[in-house]
Amino acid sequence: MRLSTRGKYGLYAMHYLAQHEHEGPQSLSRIASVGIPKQYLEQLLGSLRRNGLIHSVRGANGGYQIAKPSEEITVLDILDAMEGPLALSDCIADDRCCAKATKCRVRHTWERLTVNINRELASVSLKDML
Amino acid sequence: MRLSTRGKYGLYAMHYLAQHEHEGPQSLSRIASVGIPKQYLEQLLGSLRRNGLIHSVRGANGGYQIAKPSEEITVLDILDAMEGPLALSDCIADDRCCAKATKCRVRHTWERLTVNINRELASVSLKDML
DNA sequence: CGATACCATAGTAATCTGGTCGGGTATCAG
DNA sequence: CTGATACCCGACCAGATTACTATGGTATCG
Ligand code: SF4
Ligand code: SF4
Repeated sequence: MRLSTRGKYGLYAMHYLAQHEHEGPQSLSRIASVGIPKQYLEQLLGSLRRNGLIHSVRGANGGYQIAKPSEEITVLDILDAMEGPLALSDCIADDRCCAKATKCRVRHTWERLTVNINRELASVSLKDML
Repeated sequence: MRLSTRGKYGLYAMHYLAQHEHEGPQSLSRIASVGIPKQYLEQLLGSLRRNGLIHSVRGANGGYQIAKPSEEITVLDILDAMEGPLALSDCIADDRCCAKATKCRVRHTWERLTVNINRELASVSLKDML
């Protein structure tokens, strides 16, 4: 089970933005300098913005900054924004996907693991990483 | 972040085999009857066998059985066999993948999360699911 | 105005997923 | 011995996803 580059790049970018939290907007080019293809990163920053994790300033001297203080942004927030929520089985979100949903022991396992893994991811904030 | 059908089917199959632990070898067809395409499942059972989680009996009346008692097989074992080990970043397994590996804070985060998520997955055994 | 820098959509090559197909080989019942 | 059963194995394939690239916009500053 691997993490895609979206998740990794997303976290690297957020880490960079957290490091420069009080230095005004950081341009795409600056963020990309940690080793991410510029135009690809541009898409990813779009996802982060639409999920309310960063906000952007257009025009000359524009760029991106984190939308909340770094202690309020967790790895879970970032991964959910970049890769969609953790879904071990479809029946977690939607009861109707499987006939035996109510009495299924496997489902109970997926449910428990999903909750615990999410809690783990939410236990690390950007601030913790600095 | 989603789990592929390999992981899901693998766990369903192992769950079935654990339920019939002392009833002799269970044929592919029987296992597949929980709702998995037969020929696809055959591949998956091959992976499980090569990873030592099940063993097989050939010939008429043959089939598959779990290779260890159900309390010694965890969800982690199964998912690792089916999807490869959890790898949030390549630098966890291989120090040399990145120049700044030794002093990187992000890496420390991936490392901690990997350990904790694996522990979570290892905390549920097949027996727990019955 | 014009340079800077974000925004949005579309295209694309390579890889991965979720299978199917065909031809083996081992074992047992009769 | 022979045939039926049932695992073994590699190749193939369509469709989705990934990781980008390309192009043309739009907002803002000086
Ligand atoms: S079999 Fe169980 S875990 Fe799988 S989809 Fe149905 S309810 Fe969910
Ligand atoms: S930047 Fe850090 S986390 Fe990423 S590959 Fe390098 S050492 Fe690992």
